Amino acid sequence: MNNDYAGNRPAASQEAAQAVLPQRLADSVHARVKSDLFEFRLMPGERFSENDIAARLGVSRTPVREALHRLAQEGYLDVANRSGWTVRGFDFEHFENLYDLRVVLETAAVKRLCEQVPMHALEELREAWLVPQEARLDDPALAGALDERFHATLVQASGNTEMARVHHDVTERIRIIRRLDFTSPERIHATYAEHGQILRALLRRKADAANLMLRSHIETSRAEVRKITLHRLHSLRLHASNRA
Amino acid sequence: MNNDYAGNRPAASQEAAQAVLPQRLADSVHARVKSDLFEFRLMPGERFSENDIAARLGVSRTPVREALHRLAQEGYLDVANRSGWTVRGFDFEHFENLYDLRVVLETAAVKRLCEQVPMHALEELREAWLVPQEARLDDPALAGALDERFHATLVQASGNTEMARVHHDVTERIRIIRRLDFTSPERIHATYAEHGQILRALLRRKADAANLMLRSHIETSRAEVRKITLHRLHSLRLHASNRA
DNA sequence: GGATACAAGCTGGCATGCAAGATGCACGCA
DNA sequence: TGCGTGCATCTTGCATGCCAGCTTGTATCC
Repeated sequence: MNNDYAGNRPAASQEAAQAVLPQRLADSVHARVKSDLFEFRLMPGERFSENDIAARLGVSRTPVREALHRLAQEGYLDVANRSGWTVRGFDFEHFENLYDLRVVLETAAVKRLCEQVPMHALEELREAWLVPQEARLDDPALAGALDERFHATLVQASGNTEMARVHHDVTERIRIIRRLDFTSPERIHATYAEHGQILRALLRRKADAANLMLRSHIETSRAEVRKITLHRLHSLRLHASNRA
Repeated sequence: MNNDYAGNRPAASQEAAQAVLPQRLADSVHARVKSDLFEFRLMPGERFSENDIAARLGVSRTPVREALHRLAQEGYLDVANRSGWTVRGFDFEHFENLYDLRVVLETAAVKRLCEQVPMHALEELREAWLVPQEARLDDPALAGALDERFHATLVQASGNTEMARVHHDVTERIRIIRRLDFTSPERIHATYAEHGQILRALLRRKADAANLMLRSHIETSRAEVRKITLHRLHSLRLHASNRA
């Protein structure tokens, strides 16, 4: 069996993007299956076997097994003893909890950030978010990525690498549903406005004010996501049925 | 090759304790190697190969590989492409960050807990910690486990399962160093006193007061651990050299 | 004596073979 | 028709064989 990476389709997930030539097949499989999950080519509740994936990707079961076990540990899949793999279903309470965790992590980060003497890495945010109307991104995918970057930078700048790591994991976990929040232009517009406000408060070291807005900002996202999810998810499922 | 689980040594790690008859060899290997790490039979910086572990545990490389990769993902090991595995060294800043993350998670949990109408699961804590002097545990291992349970219960009671999961991971990660804090009777005594104070404030819904004490309590632990670590670690290393 | 080139032995990544157990379907019986 | 049972098939877990590449020890050369 040959592993034709030349014919690898353009990676959809942001993480997979840099894996142009992955050293390990398992990593490549991990990225591709994850992308399948995110693009609803593998749908919640769907069952499949290691051989399915191995045959489809043209590799043996070994790297597939490693990738699937990793995805299971990350919360995307379930494995039943000798009866195949299952795509874990959406649990909206689960996502709500993750959004709440985001609030906790990010507000804590802001608090620390405002106590630091030099506030690192905020210049980058200022350049991205405090820009005139015409310089703003309008592509949903790009805006979504920039939004992720805004929040991740807040936590990273606070200096606690463990908090940043956990925040990264949370971001990764909710991306599948979060991006649905970035399809309408007015939501992107609102994001620019809210990020701008938060950033201005931050630059003036008004931690409490920044956190009030940050909390409200994230909770708006959470509510928005919950509102559009069921409807949007359904249409996405219909759309994604052109799976090989 | 036979897998002689009958001759399994008594599991040291708390997690391994319930794995009396693990269905999966990989789980068993995971638990045993983790216990080796915690007991310093595998020491920071030490290098080893999959064959070493496989031969020592009497299994093939396959479950060993799975277990090691999991331990690597959990942050205990590093793998170099074709040159073996390495026990990740102690990074005290890393542990400090984890303690800070604990503060963030637990104080957030207390805040929520105090806003809840019925405060779940505090009865259990009251029974364990608000007890007369003579009913207190004095065995370091038991006291350590009870301490872990106190803090975990706080977060679980707040109702956010994701926060509880992250907190559990953090607890797991710092246990190797945290338990060094529970060897002296006065530290156990102090823990009882501080937990009692926190709990009493909690039962009166004084979130700010409880959090002030909780923060100080955790930060004391962190400082204490840092103080005794280098010395204690050294003696433990010497002690643990009776490895097979 | 020191540096370098080389070769042999390990090491992890992957493919594959095998076995035990779960699933599901067909068939037989009530 | 409904239900239980047995067998064929499929599934994962584990063992093993092979391979490319890294490490290391050694011999050779300057």
